[in-house]
Amino acid sequence: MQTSPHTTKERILTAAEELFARHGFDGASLRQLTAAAGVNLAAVNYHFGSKDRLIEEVFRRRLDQLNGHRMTALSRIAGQPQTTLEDVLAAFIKPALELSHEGSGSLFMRVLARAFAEHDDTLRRFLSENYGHVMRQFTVEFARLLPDLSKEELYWRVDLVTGALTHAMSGFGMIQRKSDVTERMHREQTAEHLIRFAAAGLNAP
Amino acid sequence: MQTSPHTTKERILTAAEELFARHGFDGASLRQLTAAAGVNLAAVNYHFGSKDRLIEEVFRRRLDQLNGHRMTALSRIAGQPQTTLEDVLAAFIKPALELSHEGSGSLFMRVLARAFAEHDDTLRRFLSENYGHVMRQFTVEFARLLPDLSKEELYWRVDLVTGALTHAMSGFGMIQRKSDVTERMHREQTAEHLIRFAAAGLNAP
DNA sequence: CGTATGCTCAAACGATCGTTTGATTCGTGC
DNA sequence: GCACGAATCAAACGATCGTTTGAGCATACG
Repeated sequence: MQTSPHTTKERILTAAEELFARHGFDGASLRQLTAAAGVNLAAVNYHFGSKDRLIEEVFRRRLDQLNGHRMTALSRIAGQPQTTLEDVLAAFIKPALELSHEGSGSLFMRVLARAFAEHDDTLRRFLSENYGHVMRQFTVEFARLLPDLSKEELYWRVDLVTGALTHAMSGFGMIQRKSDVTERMHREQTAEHLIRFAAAGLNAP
Repeated sequence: MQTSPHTTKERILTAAEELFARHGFDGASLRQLTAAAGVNLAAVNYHFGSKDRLIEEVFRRRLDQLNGHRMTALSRIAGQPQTTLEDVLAAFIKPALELSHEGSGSLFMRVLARAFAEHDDTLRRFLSENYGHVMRQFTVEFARLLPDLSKEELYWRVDLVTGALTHAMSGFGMIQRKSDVTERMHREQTAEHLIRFAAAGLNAP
């Protein structure tokens, strides 16, 4: 089995990511999906076993990438005395922005927002089991930098930040690049907006 | 046609609200729905015409209520010199919290979050056409109270606030009442948390 | 009493879904 | 050159979906 970007498996994953983002997990049928990928209908069940396992693979591919970058960024600043709240927020937000501007991954944040909206227990357990430690690590660091917040209030505010970012990055927000700024600049500006808002909210009296 | 709370039509609407929140619009079938409501399968198409029109009615019933309360609260404070940012946020948030604690309406915010996540154009156009003026009125008032923000930044931050609230109120958040506080108190505390966070975010430097 | 009207019901319709099957093609190592 | 496993293919399977049908029931009105 090859892992070149043009194997049947990879082409299915790429087409799935787009169609799941656009029409939802139920809304996108395997017939649309395989047609868009230019492969046979039976290829999904042959390579992934079932549609549900395909959905899991779509998540795994991007979340490994996203959370790897997040953990790398966090480990560089965690526990250090000069680290600011904005630094931690940057470690959380910037990898997501980079992913969402990275060509083929640009629709994944929408898929993620959809997964949050669906209260499907299987999917939520999968997310929690595989990537729960990332949120936990970030929460530890937030707690260190916000010592005046009770545990309850901290969870509250981290959750509100997560909601704001998910909502914004899933494509509702103003993340529309104007033609006179480069993509890199736009990404920087977007990150600054998000970080400033989130830091102020976390620091609320 | 009666409008008593036990007519076939009302029982369908109530069951639909719950099942749409729990399993999504596609995930909840008319067969589950009519079985839960204790009515015949054909009753949905007889009373509403189609499943899509039923979905619209589920939205209309609650959104008329929600946005009516929001506009009433806003009209009492709009344009007045002593009005604070927290007042406007309260006018936006509290009606939603009251609705989500109001027995049969408690699942509607989840339905709304789901609708946001699905990028279905028909549904979004319906929401925008029927209730867009509410968000516009609130934005005008926010602009008055935040004169230093550019139009772009204002839209940005209002969108982030909306995302945080939708996320929180759709049931992910910490909105879990402890047994030693009354529901009224809990609602007040929740509102205070949300308003404090949102006000700080909007006022960010 | 008879008959319209509003509503409910079981049953069926065609379409589409995820999945499986069995034959066929392709590439590789003996 | 041959055989064997991996991969692809068209076709079909059973299940479930939203919707429609036409008969049956109730209530109100002449």
